[in-house]
Amino acid sequence: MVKARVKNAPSRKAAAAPVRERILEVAERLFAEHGMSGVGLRAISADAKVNLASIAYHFGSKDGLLEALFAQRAAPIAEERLRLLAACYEKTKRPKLEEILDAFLRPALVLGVEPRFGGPAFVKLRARLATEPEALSRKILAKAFDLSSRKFIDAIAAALPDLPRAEVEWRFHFMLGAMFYTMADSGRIQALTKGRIDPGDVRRALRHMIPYLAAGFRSAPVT
Amino acid sequence: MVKARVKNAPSRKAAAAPVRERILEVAERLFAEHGMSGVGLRAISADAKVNLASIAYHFGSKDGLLEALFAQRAAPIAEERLRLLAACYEKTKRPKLEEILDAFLRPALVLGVEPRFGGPAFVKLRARLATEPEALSRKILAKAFDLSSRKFIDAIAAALPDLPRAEVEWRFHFMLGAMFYTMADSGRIQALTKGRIDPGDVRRALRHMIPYLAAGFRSAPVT
DNA sequence: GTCTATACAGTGATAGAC
DNA sequence: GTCTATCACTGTATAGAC
Repeated sequence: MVKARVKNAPSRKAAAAPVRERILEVAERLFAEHGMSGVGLRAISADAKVNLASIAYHFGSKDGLLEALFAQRAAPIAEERLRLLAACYEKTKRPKLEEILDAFLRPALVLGVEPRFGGPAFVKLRARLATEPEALSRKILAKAFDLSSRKFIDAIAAALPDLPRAEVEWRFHFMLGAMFYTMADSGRIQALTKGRIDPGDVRRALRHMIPYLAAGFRSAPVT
Repeated sequence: MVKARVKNAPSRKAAAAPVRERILEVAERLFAEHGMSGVGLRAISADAKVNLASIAYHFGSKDGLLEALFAQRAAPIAEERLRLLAACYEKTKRPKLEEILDAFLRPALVLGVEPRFGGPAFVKLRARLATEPEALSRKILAKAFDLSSRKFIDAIAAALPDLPRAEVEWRFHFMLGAMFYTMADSGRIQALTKGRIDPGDVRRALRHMIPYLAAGFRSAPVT
């Protein structure tokens, strides 16, 4: 109450990274660690060494912060998917189902954990959002991934010309489930196997996942 | 401020259902509709027409309320699973893989939506919890389902004697993903197919799911 | 034991001074 | 752009009525 004229100590700019970037960085880490509603804006502002109100200033709201986080991370993943899919078609006119599945899953699982794609924090965060019922989550995900998902459904259908479209779609849905549950790393299968199976090992998970899914996709359609 | 001596109107007991039951009922519905942190205790107390503090009195905390909700609903599902599994082995010594998968999935999906098992609200709530990182959620789920899940892994392994144990476990994990994602009814595949595919139609989902999963389980193990 | 009223520390959000 | 101060609201705790 008395210091009045002192304000903040540093005469030059204190931190190298801009405020906005620092907030995004900290928020991504804390959200993934403790969940969207397990961490408060005050914790973020303290950790990022910014004022509480500056979060609202830069992102409008807590939801807005989440949205901005996603907008930044999701697009490169969707683009990488399409890039890999295009690469499949460059090699051969009718790529194998396994190659298509790999192009879809690898950016989400394996590349997802690389720092430039957001790291493990973002992978988990995305999985969490995928099962959330909030309209906001759905809109964010739809905006980021609808286009690429549609292209992959088409590609899978083209690779399996005898499978009815509806069956392709059902199986794509089941694949999303396996992918998100692996990304969520819920700890369930670790508990059931004394830690022998670890979905957090994304490369191994992908290696087991693709043949399993491919066999499912190739099975006879339900009559 | 003036009515003082009037209090609540009814001379007899106003509601037939006890307070505890009414809280559980309302909480289950609201939690599933808006998520654990999308609904406040005041909304629950108002909807259930009970005093705010009576929730804490009966359940200790909001988390305690969730735990009580689960304790009530999860046990019958796990029991039904084991009952159906036992029925498989009564018919024949080596039941088909499809029958085992049906015994595991049907109580969660199809029976789950019946009122006596909690209805669609609980199905969604359970799926939400399955991808939550909170230690509490994990403990609750583990307590309710670990035993039955282990028995099913054993049963599947017995039905596929040539498949390495680790491979069975990976595939069980992927199955859980498909199951939970169907239960969560995230709206993703509806958006991608203009509503043609609807995971909320649990009977149809199960019909498509079992042959797909069975084919995956039967495919050659990853070397 | 069961229920109520009320208070409290924490949340996300915001208005307005600098 | 950044800050302080404050708002309405959250889950929780408790003192006491019946």
